Amino acid sequence: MPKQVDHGERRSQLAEALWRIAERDGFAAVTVRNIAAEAGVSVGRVQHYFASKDELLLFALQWVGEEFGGRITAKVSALPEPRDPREVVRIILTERLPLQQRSRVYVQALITWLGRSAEHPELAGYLLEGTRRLCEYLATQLRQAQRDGRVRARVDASRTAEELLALTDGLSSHLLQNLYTAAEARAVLAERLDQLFEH
Amino acid sequence: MPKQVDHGERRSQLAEALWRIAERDGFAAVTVRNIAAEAGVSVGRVQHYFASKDELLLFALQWVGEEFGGRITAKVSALPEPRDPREVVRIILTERLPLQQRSRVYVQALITWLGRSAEHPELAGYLLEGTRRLCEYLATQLRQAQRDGRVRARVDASRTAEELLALTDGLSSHLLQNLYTAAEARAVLAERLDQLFEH
DNA sequence: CCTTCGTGCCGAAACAGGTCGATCACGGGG
DNA sequence: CCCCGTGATCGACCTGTTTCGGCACGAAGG
Repeated sequence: MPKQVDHGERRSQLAEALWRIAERDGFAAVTVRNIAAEAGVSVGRVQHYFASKDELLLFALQWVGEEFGGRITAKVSALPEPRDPREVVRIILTERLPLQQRSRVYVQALITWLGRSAEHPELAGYLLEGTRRLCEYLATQLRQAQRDGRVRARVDASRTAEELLALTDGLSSHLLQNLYTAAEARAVLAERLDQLFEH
Repeated sequence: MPKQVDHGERRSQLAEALWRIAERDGFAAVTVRNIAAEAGVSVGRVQHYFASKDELLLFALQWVGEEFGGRITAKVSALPEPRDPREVVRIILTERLPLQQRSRVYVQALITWLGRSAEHPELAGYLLEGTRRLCEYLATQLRQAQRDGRVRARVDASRTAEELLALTDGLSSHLLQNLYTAAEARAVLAERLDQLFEH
């Protein structure tokens, strides 16, 4: 057997380099050559592990996506039992907003990707999957709240879950545009949740 | 005086060519070369009228943006007096959704631009301006509805306007991802408006 | 008529980024 | 000792954008 290396490890190193560049120098500086330089390896090596730049981008996206996803589940798990559905929903939605530099860059990358994914629909599947799952989870939380009498029974939980998710995604893009501040975004979200959980 | 041509006309021709390509061949095919070929002119001519590709892109965006904006005001104006605020809001929000091929391409371009505009903040100003104005207009409609007793008085009109706008933008991005169909998007919006205008 | 000059326009070449192919190094089996 | 597959590198190539020098043309001025 010839020399073997940990492919996952190597790929992660490149993803890290990518995010360092994106955060420090902006997205325009994210080129294969720069990534290779930042990671201290040759361009050829990058291609050895990722057939194309898109593949690297997608991997990097999933890679930090898991980090952010993990943070959400951690915060939710940290809630005292029995968990307040409203608090669960609030945490999930708030955590998705780009309120710090790091998540700003991440969301910006997501949006850039989204712009391109319309043309390679097969590559967008990963995002779709995650959003759908989250949507269902939110819906179950809302139904729980309805059973508890915290949310009106005639509200359609599935539709409202979709609505809340769309709302946060819209808020995210508005935040990226600096249309308003983090505090205002939180306030908008709070206003909506107040109205939903008014009972 | 040497030969004079209508700059606006020439620029519009290039913008039209750009959208034809985007709609027919996808966004990846939108290159300066292709635009020049589609318009039947030389690459040099394109550069004569637009210093850079970004400038052309921004112009094309504003150009169709006005078209869409015009359609909205036309539809709103066509409403019988006195205009029902709920109907006004519904039209504005629905019209912003990418429900046909043409608006899909437009919204996709907007999103792509948004991804890049974070790095040239000065260029994003155009979008910002429009969103802010729309937001204020929605807020006045909501306040009108509140005076009419159609919307609860304790609802914060400004925040809700921001919320509705964010909601449609989120729905737009979800529609681009084919997360759900046009009918579902309409239903989500309807559900939200039902809740808002429940009185 | 002819010069002048500014506008509109062009094409070659420079430059940058992504991708491909040939190639080398190396280490474990036959 | 040779073979072969994996890891890795480099240079070339292609496509796309931008820069630059210059040409054409037509109106003003002599």
